[in-house]
Amino acid sequence: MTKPLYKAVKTTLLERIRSGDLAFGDPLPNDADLAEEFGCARLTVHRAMRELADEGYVERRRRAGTRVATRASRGVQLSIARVDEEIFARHAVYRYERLLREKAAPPAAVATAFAFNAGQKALHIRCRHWADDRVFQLEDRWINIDAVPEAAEKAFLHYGPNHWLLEHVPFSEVRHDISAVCANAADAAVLEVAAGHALLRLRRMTMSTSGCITVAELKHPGELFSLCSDPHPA
Amino acid sequence: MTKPLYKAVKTTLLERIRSGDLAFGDPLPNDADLAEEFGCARLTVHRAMRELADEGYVERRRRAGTRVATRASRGVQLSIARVDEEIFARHAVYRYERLLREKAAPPAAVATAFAFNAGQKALHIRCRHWADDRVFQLEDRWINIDAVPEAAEKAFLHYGPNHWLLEHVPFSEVRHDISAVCANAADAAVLEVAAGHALLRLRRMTMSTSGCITVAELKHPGELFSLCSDPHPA
DNA sequence: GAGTGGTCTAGACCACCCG
DNA sequence: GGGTGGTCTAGACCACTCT
Repeated sequence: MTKPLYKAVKTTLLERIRSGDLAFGDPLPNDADLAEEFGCARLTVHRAMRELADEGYVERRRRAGTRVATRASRGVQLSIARVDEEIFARHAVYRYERLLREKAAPPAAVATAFAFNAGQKALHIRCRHWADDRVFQLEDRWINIDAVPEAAEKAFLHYGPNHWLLEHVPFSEVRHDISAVCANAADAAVLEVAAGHALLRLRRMTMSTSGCITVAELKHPGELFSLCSDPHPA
Repeated sequence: MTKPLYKAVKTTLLERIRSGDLAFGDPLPNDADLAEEFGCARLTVHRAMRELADEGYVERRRRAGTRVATRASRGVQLSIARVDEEIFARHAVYRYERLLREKAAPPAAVATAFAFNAGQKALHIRCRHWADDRVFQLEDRWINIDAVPEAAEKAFLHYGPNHWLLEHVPFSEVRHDISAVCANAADAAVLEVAAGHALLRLRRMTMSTSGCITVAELKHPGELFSLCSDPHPA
């Protein structure tokens, strides 16, 4: 249970940075000198430094050395759980309800993402995810059945397309877009909120090596859902 | 410009996973065998594998070996730029306007975060960030002047507290909370939108080794701002 | 040109944990 | 017990870039 040496080095350096002992832009000693100071191999220092650089604490450049980063705001890591797990974690009862299943020509934005020809059809699913007696999420999804032909046979009557896709589509790239929108009349009715109500909208585009697999628009009543950042790893 | 060997190994393995050649839960050969297959040192394979594990593609356990991860949805990496840079990137003119500066007892939630005694005062700043002639962001910030006494002398009349804090407070932990809210009458007036308008709200809490430094609530008109995920590193 | 970080090797030992 | 991943070393060479 002893701490790995590279982590100890990393922690020591991080403390020097966090304490203000080293200010923004200050140079750190080079890897070789630090290795001597800590009495370890250069690679051990290197690994600590690489992780600090990955996490945005320092900037490294050949020849120029390592400096404390000028604190450009680093990214935020959000964890987005599966909707049923999210609801379960709130000790609420999860229920899935399919509203629509059709094969249709997708709207222009989706057709472009799928690189579709005019009139080419995709699988369109609309469904609701309930937490107890509130609509927690409205899902509007298009699936590229040219890329995932097996999906065309699925009814998605008792479970959402997300479950199935996660288990059957190989690993892929996912892009998100998060924004706040006012509920239009149709969304308000389905989400059982007042028209104009603030919704948190996630748009998710899932890519595979063979192109865009699926596009989903997920809407939550604003007061029911928020995204929290993960604590940064030590 | 030749690709590092460990990256080539990583890419090769990732292709085997993405292509579906290896399905979820399937085992990969052990590091030593892969090293032989690729004709490289075990550490080189190890580094490729470690990065794949960090990115959520595989799960590694001692003795049990390495398996393709069962695709629990990985986290999302968002980059949140400084508001002036965000506006500049849109080719709009940035303008800062301070609305309020006072020393006052913060609301209960903030006082708790600051570990304040009853009646203890903090610096309170409200300001607007304009993009051309639209209010892009309303910032409502509390600064713990016990933790950052230098801040107490600043007027923040011509630039926002965020700039100054980024450059003067040592590296720290940041927590975010993102949600959608309806504009109340006061916010609507200041943001120059209709009451009830959907706002994207970011709450940011910045921690230091000495505790919570500052708490900020940032509100954007929903249609002006959205958060996009960074593409995952190759 | 020279000093820095980046990568790679061959070998070693350890910690963990499945069978 | 034994096989796996995790770490560490000493040494080497390379790529980049500042001066």
